[in-house]
Amino acid sequence: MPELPEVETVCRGLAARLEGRRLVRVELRRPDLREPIPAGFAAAVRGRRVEAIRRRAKYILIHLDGGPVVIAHLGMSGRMVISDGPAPPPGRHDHVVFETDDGATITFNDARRFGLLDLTCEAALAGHPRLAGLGPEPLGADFTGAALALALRDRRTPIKAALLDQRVVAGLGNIYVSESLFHAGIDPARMAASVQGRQASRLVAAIRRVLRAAIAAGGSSLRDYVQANGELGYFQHSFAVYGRTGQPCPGCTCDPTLTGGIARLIQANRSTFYCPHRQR
DNA sequence: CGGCAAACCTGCGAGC
DNA sequence: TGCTCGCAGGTTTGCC
Repeated sequence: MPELPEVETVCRGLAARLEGRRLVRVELRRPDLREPIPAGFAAAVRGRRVEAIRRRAKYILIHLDGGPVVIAHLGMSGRMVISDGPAPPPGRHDHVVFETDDGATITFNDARRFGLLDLTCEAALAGHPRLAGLGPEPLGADFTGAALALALRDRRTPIKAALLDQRVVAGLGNIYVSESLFHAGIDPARMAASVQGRQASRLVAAIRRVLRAAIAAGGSSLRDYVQANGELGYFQHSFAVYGRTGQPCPGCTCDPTLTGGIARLIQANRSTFYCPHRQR
């Protein structure tokens, strides 16, 4: 799925086109996503003006005038795509279609249906069960080395798994965890609690650097992800380790045919990519 | 309580 | 060509 940089890119694209516009039509074509779209969703949204579109972790928050807030999650394969001009004929896996007062069509498409659309209101947003337990935003001021070290201190799980836990830090996924650990020089199998002090600070710096670069590139397009304008991201060309099993490590000068290059291991049922030589 | 595997659902590429 | 298998960016559940 879209991880933080992809969701951020989608949010920016949606905000640029939709803020200030009114949603004049909402069509639920297939409401049984990961969770059923709540009853009354369309009625609550229809006719409202979009005041702001923000991101929290991997959630897209669409603030509407008068208080309703749409919470959208793209799961593994979700897209939110804008098209201008005449509404395109609905395609396979187009589950929800919005239309604005100035003729934009916004389509929520999700082949695997791991995504979700939920509805809350301004007053209940912070306490919403999907958002309440989330850790700090990795690009926020409160995500410091000291804060991460504290969050990891009691974790007896590999650092890879800890960083995927949205309560520790919100918005990382499988790609950017591998990339960040590489740039920080930390072995993904290391016990989370052992990442302290200077290493926690290095890890924070690496996470922020990787995420910023990925956002600047419009995210990573592997299979399903596209920006709100339909364009692809291109950060996948900058991966140091993700999906690069056997290829040379960008930081090592030794011959990959001798060292084996980038290695892959399975942790908590998910692939991790790393350089056994540089990550300790 | 904590950690891990499996489940949710569909598509795609590789290999036979 | 066509089948089966393994794999995929996330999150939640349930079991040990």
